Amino acid sequence: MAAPVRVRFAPSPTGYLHVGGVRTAIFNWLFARQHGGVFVLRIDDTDIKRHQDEAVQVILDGMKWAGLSWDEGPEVGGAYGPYFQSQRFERYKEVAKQLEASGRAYWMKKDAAKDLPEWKIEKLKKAGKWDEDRAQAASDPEPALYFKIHPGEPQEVVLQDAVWKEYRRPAEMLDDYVILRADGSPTYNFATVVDDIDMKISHIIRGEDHLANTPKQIRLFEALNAPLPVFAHLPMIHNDKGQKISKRRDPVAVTIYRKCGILPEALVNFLALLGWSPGDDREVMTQDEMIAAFSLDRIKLSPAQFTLKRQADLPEGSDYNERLDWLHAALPGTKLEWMNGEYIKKLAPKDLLSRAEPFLKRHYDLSGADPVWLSKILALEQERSRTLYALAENLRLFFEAPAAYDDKAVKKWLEKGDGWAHLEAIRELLDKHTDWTGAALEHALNAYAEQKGAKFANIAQPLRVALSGTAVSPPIHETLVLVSKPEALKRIDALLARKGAPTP
RNA sequence: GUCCCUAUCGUCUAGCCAGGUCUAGGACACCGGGUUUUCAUCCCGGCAACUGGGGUUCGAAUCCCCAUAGGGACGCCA
Repeated sequence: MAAPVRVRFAPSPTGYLHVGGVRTAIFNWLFARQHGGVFVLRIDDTDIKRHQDEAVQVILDGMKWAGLSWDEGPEVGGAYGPYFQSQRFERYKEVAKQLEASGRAYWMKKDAAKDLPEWKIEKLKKAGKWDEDRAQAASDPEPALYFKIHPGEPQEVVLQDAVWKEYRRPAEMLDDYVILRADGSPTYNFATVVDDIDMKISHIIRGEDHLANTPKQIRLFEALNAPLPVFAHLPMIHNDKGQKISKRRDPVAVTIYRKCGILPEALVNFLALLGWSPGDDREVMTQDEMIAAFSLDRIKLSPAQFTLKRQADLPEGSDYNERLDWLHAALPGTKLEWMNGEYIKKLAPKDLLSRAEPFLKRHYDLSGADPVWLSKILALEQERSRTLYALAENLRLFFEAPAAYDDKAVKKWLEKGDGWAHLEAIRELLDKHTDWTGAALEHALNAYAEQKGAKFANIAQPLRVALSGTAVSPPIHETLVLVSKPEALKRIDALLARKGAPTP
């Protein structure tokens, strides 16, 4: 019988949750759920950061928001904790000692002659990573603990990756590497392996950027007499320029997508389809459908592009708000936005209200708002909005009188033809109208149009301009009802006051 | 520089492993049309790809080789 499925997602607390990381988490989560396995969340914080608690919280919040529940990890605990690497240092030292005792690890000072090659230094400098830390480390006189990668005759490592199939690494390319620094802190490659063994991880599903390190890690599994997990390396995610998405040049923090009004289930669905497909034509899928359809051997190897409609490059050193604006501009017309719209359309009324409320609050004063009225205006925009942000924005006319009028709309619907005359007549009609319901208003306006022999558009459009300032609004009767009679009359008067005024 | 990988519409992808059913399917985007009081929804239609070159084969998107292009890795980063 096969070992129980235990998978993990091990982000480091960098201050944000990366969308690429979320996709990795999704694949692990889907795999765990499909096999009735355990999904472990582990925090890779070997590098102690300043606001660590906050940074960890960002990750937990992001995971919860995305609906990726973990079975073991921070907040929930588990039998294989602690789940913070910073709390496992003693364990790493213990394992290091074992390796030392068995002759598989040795202390050595960095050999100046074995220092980094030219091309590497140049590359680091180019990437802006040739910082003082690095220079310091290179000249560190203290010895570090090295893992002896070849116990005997050097041999190549052959691994069977669930996605990549056979992956080989020749012996001469496997060099001894540092597992413990002079100060006793573990390196990533070491801590990860120790944890994966201790936590009985059965399948390691992670980004392709870890593939080349895998052979080195495998030697460590062997040296520790641990069973080898199944490896599965996922293709990278690229931006529209074919570059690996990165914090520097792309909006990668999930909070930005959340702030833009993307629904978590839409983001998860979209991300799941980057590098994986169910093999049929399904695209908008429920989580249960994805869990049922998921399979490691349907993951492809070539990088997937996370397409946004880039208007311009992100400004150098841009802050959160600039990134938010950038994303707002880059989202329309993308598949993510479309998919989000599909999810918005499916939302039950009360869910729509709870999801949209934070956005409405950010845009308007909701203190006196009637929840029934809110639900009604939301229903009007539900199929007209592809993000919650746009939804809130599209509802502006229900909260505020037009601050300005669209010139084109005024010219087309008021100044050409009988627009002004109709609007004046309708004002009187509405003023006398007492039954302020959609059906009654529809009846009255239709009767007016018929009597004047006018097309309904010539009646509705001037009204729209008065109510919203533009030629666009939800159906006019419902809009009138929900704007309220006194407010509607006020806005009509405001527009009528501009009759004859020169338009700029 | 060294090692490894990848390559289907603008994009996400199906098809490839087990060659014929592929005049290459779906979706987004875009364009056009219909429904509609505007917008949106909905419906219909269109545009659009096997990177190039060699093989193997009766037959290649599918297998092999080369070229080209892209990517990943090669740290006391994670």
